[in-house]
Amino acid sequence: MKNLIKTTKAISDETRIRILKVLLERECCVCEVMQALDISQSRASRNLGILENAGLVKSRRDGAWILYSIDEQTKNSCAASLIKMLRGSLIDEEIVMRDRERLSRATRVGPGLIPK
Amino acid sequence: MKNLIKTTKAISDETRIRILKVLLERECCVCEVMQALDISQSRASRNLGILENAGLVKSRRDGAWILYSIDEQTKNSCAASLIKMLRGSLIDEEIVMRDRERLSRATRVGPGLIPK
DNA sequence: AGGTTAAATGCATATATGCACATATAGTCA
DNA sequence: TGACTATATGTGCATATATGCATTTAACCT
Repeated sequence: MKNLIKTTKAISDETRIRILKVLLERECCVCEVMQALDISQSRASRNLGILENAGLVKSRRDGAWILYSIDEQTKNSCAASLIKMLRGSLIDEEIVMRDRERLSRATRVGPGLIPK
Repeated sequence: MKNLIKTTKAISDETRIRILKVLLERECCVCEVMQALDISQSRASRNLGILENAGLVKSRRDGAWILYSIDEQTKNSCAASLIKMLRGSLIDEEIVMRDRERLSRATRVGPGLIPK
């Protein structure tokens, strides 16, 4: 029960859905997520943490960066089901398209050095 | 997007999950739901409303009562998917079992006349 | 080892959510 | 039609959530 609540709660937020849609495109570091969604560093980090805690997302270190990605092998069956659902959804949603566009131009530099 | 958020938000609450599990047993009026979960009338009504608004549940009138049930034909594909997921879940969860037990003893009388 | 930097987190604030209590509504049935 | 009653809803309150700002943490890399 708790797990189900945690997972559905994690996904019932626009910022986090946008993050998931971005991660469905490709693995990202925090600073790429902030660029893609055009949000603050703490907001990106915190929401990634919530998604990870819910078993929707996993992370690994790569040099100076921590890369987040959809957890395809999650033990959380609810999470797996929701990810599957998200895969085909919101393709032509305005905001999601813009995020995808910005993601394509995002570079892997830290929060202090994001180019305009 | 809004729809997805509304639906997942609706399900990410213990009271509402318990209600859905009860409705998966059988169609119920509000007063049966309150008896099954042992909660107040306004709490039962409001949460049923949220579930209905999210497309997870539908209602019909039967005499003095309004009967709520799982909306099996919902247009909301997210809702359908979540219902399907719930069907096999939480079977042996303590609180869910107690709700089911109380449901079996619930009678269709109004809030003012619930027997002890 | 120490400076540098990506990511995490403490704190304060604004908003949203869930609930109980009381009351309103609306539909039934005599 | 009118009294009755099942359900819905307004209000207030306590708690939870999301965010920005500032700072801390932790790990890389020279």
